[in-house]
Amino acid sequence: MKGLLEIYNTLLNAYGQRHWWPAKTPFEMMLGAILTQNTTWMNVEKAIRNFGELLSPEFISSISNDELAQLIRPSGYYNQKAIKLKAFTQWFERYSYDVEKAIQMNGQFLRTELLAVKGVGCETADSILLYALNKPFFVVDTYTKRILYRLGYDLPNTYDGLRLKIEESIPSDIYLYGEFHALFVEHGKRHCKKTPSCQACPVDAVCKKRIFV
DNA sequence: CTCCAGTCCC
DNA sequence: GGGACGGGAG
Repeated sequence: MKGLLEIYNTLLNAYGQRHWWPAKTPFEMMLGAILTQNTTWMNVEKAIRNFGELLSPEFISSISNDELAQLIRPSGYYNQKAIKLKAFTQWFERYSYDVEKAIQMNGQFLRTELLAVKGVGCETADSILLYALNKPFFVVDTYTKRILYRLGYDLPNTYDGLRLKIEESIPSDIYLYGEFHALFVEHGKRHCKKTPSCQACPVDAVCKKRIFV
């Protein structure tokens, strides 16, 4: 995908550094990745706030699904997500709830493990790998696909197809991956929405789907 | 009333 | 691939 790095620099210049992912601890980051599925981050923050000082894998594993569901209610899909958080925490127990232990493992191996967890799909797995486990997997989400499509890139039809195509187009670097994904999200929220608002769009000069007003 | 940092099950 | 899951903000 030629010109991807130029897109990155243009978005970076427009929006500035994102410093993603916003979370106090790696465990909070990983829970947030599940809670934010098809949900606004604002509602995830409400859910995380409900834990107060109790946000820990030990606490998650100790309470019932119903109690957990009520705590995360603001994030939506709370019954489903309660099951997901439980399943994810069980996975984390393999590493004694210690992120450093997980980080020692091979990235592809961790990805396979995460994808086997109920509730963790490709995007959530890659978010966790990139932002909590420091593994260079590019996170592809709805914004990524929408933005690249509108910019005129020919997109593979599978998640991993697009992820690999992006990964081979830019340097393999966790800082770059993290900021680039964050910039896609910011651009998607500000301009490249489902119904686009192209006024003052920072990449309108190179966009094939620009809507003139 | 629409839309949101998706994923699972059929 | 189509439907279900879901509260909260603009």
